Amino acid sequence: MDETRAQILDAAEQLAQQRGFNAFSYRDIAEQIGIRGPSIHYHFPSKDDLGVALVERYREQFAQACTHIDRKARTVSDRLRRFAALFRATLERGNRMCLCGMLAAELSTLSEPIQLGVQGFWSDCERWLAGALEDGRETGELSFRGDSARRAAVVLAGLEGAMLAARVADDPGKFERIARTLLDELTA
Amino acid sequence: MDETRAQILDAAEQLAQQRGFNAFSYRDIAEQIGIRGPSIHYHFPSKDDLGVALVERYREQFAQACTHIDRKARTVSDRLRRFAALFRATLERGNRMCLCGMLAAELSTLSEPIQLGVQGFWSDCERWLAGALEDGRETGELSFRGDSARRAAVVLAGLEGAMLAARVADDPGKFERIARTLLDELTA
DNA sequence: GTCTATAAGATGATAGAC
DNA sequence: GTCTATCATCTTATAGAC
Repeated sequence: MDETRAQILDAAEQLAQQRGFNAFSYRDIAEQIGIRGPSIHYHFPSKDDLGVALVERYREQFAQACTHIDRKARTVSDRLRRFAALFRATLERGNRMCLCGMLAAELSTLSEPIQLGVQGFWSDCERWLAGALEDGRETGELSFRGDSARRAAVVLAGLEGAMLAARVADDPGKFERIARTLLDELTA
Repeated sequence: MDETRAQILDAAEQLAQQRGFNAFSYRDIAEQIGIRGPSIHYHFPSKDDLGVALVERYREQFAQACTHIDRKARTVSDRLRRFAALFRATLERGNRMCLCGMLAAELSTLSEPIQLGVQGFWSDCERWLAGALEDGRETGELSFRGDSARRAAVVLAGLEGAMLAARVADDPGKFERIARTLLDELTA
């Protein structure tokens, strides 16, 4: 539909993931896509509107990616590896943080609608992970202590933390090593 | 010695942990301690100077806390639990994020001296954790796969990610459950 | 839809009085 | 050491021309 709108969201997403939502301006977005700052207000009246749309789209795209994994992956281990690969791909595309990991850090400075979206993303991920873990345990492919919801929270926190760690170390391989260790733990 | 300087650092630390380094101003600090904004420039000429001092002090205090743990804790499990408790205490003091976890998210917007300090904090923590894990494996108290440095990175990423998760869920208990699960894994 | 012009406020920072 | 006054700049946002 609206090409400019998509360009704005793409640029804003990149900036938010690399710098944080509080560390970029309408002007930064405008310069990236070759228009003038105030033109963006036509598409997103306030920065808050932009933030809400950003999180909404990110959540939808991530949910689609998870659905795609469910269709394609043959084993539970494969599902989990592909899930981790989504985060790794984000990291390798310009050293970006997970958008909702970044916004989690900035949470207290964000409007309530944005906060709710961020919470939604985290619970979406935990629900999907818990489902995969539950499946794996039922088929005997996975083995872990505690309930799957609790373990899902551990895996997600580990992946988000691993993205921070990889950025600090300036080493994408660090993410991979942490993610791999986290997942290997489940096939003991 | 300099009481005002310490007050400034205390206020700045709180603000940086709650909102992020890019989301507070000299004025915010000044209002908290009852002086005027520009007065802060006498103690910290630039915000960058403040950031460097902030990370430096945080690193030192954390290192001291780790040394204290080494003196007091009787078992390796106890050492690890107390280490995790440092993060939990931060979280429970006004829902603060680990300063260097927050700065890890904002990393690309920070000056090189600050970035180096953040990297230093993460490697300090990993080194301390790796030492504890190595000790635990030698005495047979712990059991885990892979080398201790790699496992230390997993634990630290898990704890930092757990802080983000707990803030998003608005539930400090979430940090505790994730941390506990991470550490229980080591005593299989 | 995008532009220019502009407002209103915040920000990091400096100068100079006390 | 802290103050007031002030600066240049940036930021979100609006109004109105094209």
